[in-house]
Amino acid sequence: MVDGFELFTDRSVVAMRVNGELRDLATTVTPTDAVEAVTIDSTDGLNILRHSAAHVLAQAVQTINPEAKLGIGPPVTDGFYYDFDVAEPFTPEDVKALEKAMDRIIRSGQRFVRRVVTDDEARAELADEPYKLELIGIKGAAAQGGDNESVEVGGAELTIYDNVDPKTGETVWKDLCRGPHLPNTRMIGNGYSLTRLAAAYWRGSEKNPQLQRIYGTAWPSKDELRAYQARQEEAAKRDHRKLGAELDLFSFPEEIGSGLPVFHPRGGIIRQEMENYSRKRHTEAGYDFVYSPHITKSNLFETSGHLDWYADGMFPPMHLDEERDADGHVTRQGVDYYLKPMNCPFHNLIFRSSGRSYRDLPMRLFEFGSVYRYEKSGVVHGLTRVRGMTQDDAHIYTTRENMKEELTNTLNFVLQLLADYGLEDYYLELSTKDPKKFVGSDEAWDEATQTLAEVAEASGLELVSDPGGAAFYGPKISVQARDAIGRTWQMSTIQLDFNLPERFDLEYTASDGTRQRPVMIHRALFGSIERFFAVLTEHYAGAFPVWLSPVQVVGIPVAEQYGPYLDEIIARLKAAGVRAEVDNSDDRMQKKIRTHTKAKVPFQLIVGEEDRSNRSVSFRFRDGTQENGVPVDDAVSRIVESIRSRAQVTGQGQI
RNA sequence: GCCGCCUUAGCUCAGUCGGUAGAGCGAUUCACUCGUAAUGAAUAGGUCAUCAGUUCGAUUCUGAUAGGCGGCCCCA
Repeated sequence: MVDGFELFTDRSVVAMRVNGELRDLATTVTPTDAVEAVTIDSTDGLNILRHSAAHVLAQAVQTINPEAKLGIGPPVTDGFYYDFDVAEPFTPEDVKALEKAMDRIIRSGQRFVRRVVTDDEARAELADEPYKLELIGIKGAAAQGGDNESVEVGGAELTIYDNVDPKTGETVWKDLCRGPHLPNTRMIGNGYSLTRLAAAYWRGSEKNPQLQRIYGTAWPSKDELRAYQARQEEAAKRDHRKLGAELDLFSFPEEIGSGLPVFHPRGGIIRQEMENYSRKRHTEAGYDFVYSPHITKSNLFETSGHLDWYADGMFPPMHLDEERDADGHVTRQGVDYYLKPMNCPFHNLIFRSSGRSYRDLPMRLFEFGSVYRYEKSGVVHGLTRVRGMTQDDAHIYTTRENMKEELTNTLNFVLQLLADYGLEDYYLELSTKDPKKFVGSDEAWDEATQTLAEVAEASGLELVSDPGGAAFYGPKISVQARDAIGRTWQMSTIQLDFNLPERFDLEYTASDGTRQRPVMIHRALFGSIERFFAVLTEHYAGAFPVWLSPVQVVGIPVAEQYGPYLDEIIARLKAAGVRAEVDNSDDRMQKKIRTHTKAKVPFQLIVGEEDRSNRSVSFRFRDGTQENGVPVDDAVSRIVESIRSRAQVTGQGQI
């Protein structure tokens, strides 16, 4: 019988896996157990470090405010949090005091000591911790799920971790916890930092009380903490909201309203290029283009069911055409008009506008449809969460027999197009049936889900399952992209729908003359153009591929006298459809280079006496590299080709 | 919607312990014409987010509203 301290003398080992289960190093093992070291820099090790840091934070909070009640405190990506019920929310000053208190705890080298307790013992010890008592009550359920509560009570047995002062042997603090933990607090060292304050609903429901959450980050060393902080700063620089202002792409005038963007000329070019390419590809893929109005009478959304399920997400109605007499009695019934939150009901009416035959199917109706959603004020966020947006929305009506083929083609089409826009950092999510909330037959669901899964797997992309996450009318595949600071946003979706065709009584005549119900596929590729724009901006950090760049070429004369020669070259580029201009301002050449480098223009063409006399130009690229003395014809054709091929060009040698 | 924080020139930010404000960048004008990331000078530009309250006096203190930021809930 030995314990982990004897097995692993390397100080980077913070825990171990015994027969696959994570354990404290203090656990004793037998020779027949399979034991592996868990080092502090592994995924498990970092989680343990961060979880232990969360405990130290909680101890610090209760040291300063013994009245604070504990919520939960799990590790999360890059850090941890702990929730507290306190009378007054924490302030930034509190955070400083807490970090000091944490430093003291860390330096004192308290040991984390695991102790198994019965439910009754735990209840007695934690009588003053109402939230912990609640967790004890649900531990069976929590053990099943992978949610954050399982960090506290997820194990087979209930355990309390005592924080023991190494000098006195006294237990100075304790918390209900599954563990494992670091051997002692000293290992947290100085690689941690408290990062932000927030409120969070207890157990994630807005029906529950709101607790105060403190977020922190923790790393094995100060250097790694600094590296993390530097990464965060770098990420903040590519935030689309910042770049949108710096590059003059879009803004959110307060006069218009929250979540309602305007695109400026430069942003307009990017958007127009995105849309134009999308149109071209959709035309090639057999889509028909349709248009529908932004408002409609309420009965359309009664038919679709939106007013039953989605009224909260819609702007309130405009009540029109009501007339009253002098006494205030209604003499003419009014009508409610709504801004549309979705395009599908309109497309259904287009489908239904004439009798359809199986020969018409699949019918693919596409629209850049602007929709308006009354998003809660706290969730509006740059271009990624807005109240007015344009979807690249299409609805495909097809037969049950062709459903599989159509889904396959659609997903491949979506993935191909994402690649054309240069997007790589995303994963797929497959949302499957919620057994308590669905319509349609099990076979149809199974078939659709199976098809989506097969196509998704064939793509070779990371596939995350989202059990029970489907809409009630059908399973969904979505593309989740990450933004600059690691948040994920849903973009493309492909959704199967057996419900709306029913509600709208959509039919087609089959080859045998019977009337059949079509299947409907909802799909969007950008999701919303605004969100996709944001993700692209962050993906490229504002340095867009040439075809999307608002200004593709700027000519910079070394001195005024070379302006006319450059004007000539730029005129040729413009004639070839290139967005090019000459900087004939009074600035010095170096200043011009700086200006256009900051604007992230892909090609600067610099010309002085040498180039003029040789009929050449000199390229300067965004990364500062250069290629001098390029013959003009060559330069023009290379620039045109980089646009045609949708190339990303940041440095020399890429065109 | 909830919790906390924030809002000063086009942008980034100083500042006023209550007596109506400054810088850099940007813009405009003038001079300079220079081979790979900032030439110099001058000028213009602000109801200190909005509306109330307290006060002799509010950009500053209080409250409400709007907008923003970070989370939570939500994202059909």
